[in-house]
Amino acid sequence: MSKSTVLVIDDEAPIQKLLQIVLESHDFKVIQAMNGHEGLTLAASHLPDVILLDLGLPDMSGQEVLEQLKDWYTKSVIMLSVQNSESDIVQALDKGATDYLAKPFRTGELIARIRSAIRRNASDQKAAQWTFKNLKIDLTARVVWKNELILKLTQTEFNLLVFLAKNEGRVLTHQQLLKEIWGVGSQTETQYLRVFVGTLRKKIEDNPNNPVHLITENGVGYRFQA
Amino acid sequence: MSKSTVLVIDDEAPIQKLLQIVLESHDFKVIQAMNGHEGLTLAASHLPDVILLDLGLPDMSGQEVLEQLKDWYTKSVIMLSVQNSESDIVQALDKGATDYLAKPFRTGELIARIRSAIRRNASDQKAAQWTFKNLKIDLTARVVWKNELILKLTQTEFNLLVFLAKNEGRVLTHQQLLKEIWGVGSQTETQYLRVFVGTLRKKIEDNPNNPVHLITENGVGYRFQA
DNA sequence: ATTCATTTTTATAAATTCTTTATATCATTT
DNA sequence: AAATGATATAAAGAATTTATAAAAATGAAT
Repeated sequence: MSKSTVLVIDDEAPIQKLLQIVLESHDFKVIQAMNGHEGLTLAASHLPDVILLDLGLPDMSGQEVLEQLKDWYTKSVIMLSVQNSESDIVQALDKGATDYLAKPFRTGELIARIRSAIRRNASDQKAAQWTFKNLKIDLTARVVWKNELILKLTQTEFNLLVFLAKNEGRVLTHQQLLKEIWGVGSQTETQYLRVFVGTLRKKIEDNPNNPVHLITENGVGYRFQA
Repeated sequence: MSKSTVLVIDDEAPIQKLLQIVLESHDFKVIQAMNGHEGLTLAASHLPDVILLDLGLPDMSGQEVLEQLKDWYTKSVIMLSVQNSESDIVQALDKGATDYLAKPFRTGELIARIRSAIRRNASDQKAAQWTFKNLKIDLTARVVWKNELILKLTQTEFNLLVFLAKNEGRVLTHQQLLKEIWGVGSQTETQYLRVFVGTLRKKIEDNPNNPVHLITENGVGYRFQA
């Protein structure tokens, strides 16, 4: 078995050094990011098995990083924080974090929790790819295939398609979609949706004028159909 | 969605009481065991969604219980312990525990970790749907099927059908229907009803001229029949 | 700074749904 | 069976919603 990869997103150099030593001594491959943006980039390019994410980062909060990750990153995220506030913990776990550990942590416990997180990845790995007729969506690779041909989708298009496909067969209201893809501040911008549903249809449908996957539910929202 | 079940295996009565109150107030169903053997028996008979397992039990250690569980129990086990010893944590996690929480714990954090654990359990959400002969109404998906075929209903048609189906077998007066679907301001617009009952019949009935589901109650209103 | 890809706005055409009107049909009572 | 009131159906018009194209703004990469 090859080494598992751990991405550490933390701006404190001493912590980074400590984690590097500890993790490498337990036979993990370590990648390091000093801020949120770098972390997101490295997560996408290296697809680590686990991400250790500090709550307090210089450019954006750990909670924001977590939010952006959860759309496509299907593996485990363990939050780290000097703060041990209950609301932070609850928020992080509800956003989909795998675990939450307060600093200073005991390295043995951290290693055990990382191992546990990785074990859990393995069990639901097959859910990372969906096939609907002539469409195939690979969540981790962030790639969509149509008839063995790779589709070029923008970030927003991909996020929208994934959220719809995740809820296959169910009508999602404009509000739900807008909240999920553009955030709570844009829940009235229905026109965004129309534009992006339009571009998506052009790419995934055989006949965009007569869609079979991306169905309009007039007055309510949209539905993805296999 | 039905309640999630939590099995608490702990020999301390005050803890049991506290957990029962907290969990039930968060809409969980609680089962209690005071020792390891009882816990294993109840786990097998009730198949709870989450097990809260104390490390120190009178008849056998929590680690032993965990070992016996992991052979067949596929859902989440969260360890609880007054001991916060690193070796215990490492051992429990390596044996397959989902999480480990030291006593005294904060109830909000516990609830969040339970929710997280349940989310991780295989997605077992089944939709709220009604079946009437060849008609199937899925409320959460907002979709209506007739003989394995999805019906295209407008918002008003869907609302009307759901309200009628919800009161299956009962006569609803024109007033009741108008008030529910069009609001209090339109309680005299009986013609709306006639038009929409007509379009609904065309879609859901095999023979719209001889309806079997949407029955007219002359002079009173309409009734939905399975 | 410039370019390029993407997202957000704006404008307008097209489609759908709702309301209204008109007329036909049915059920009930006499 | 005729008369009356209630119900059904069709279709036109009004209002709303959706689709599409294209321009403007944004932001990342060179």
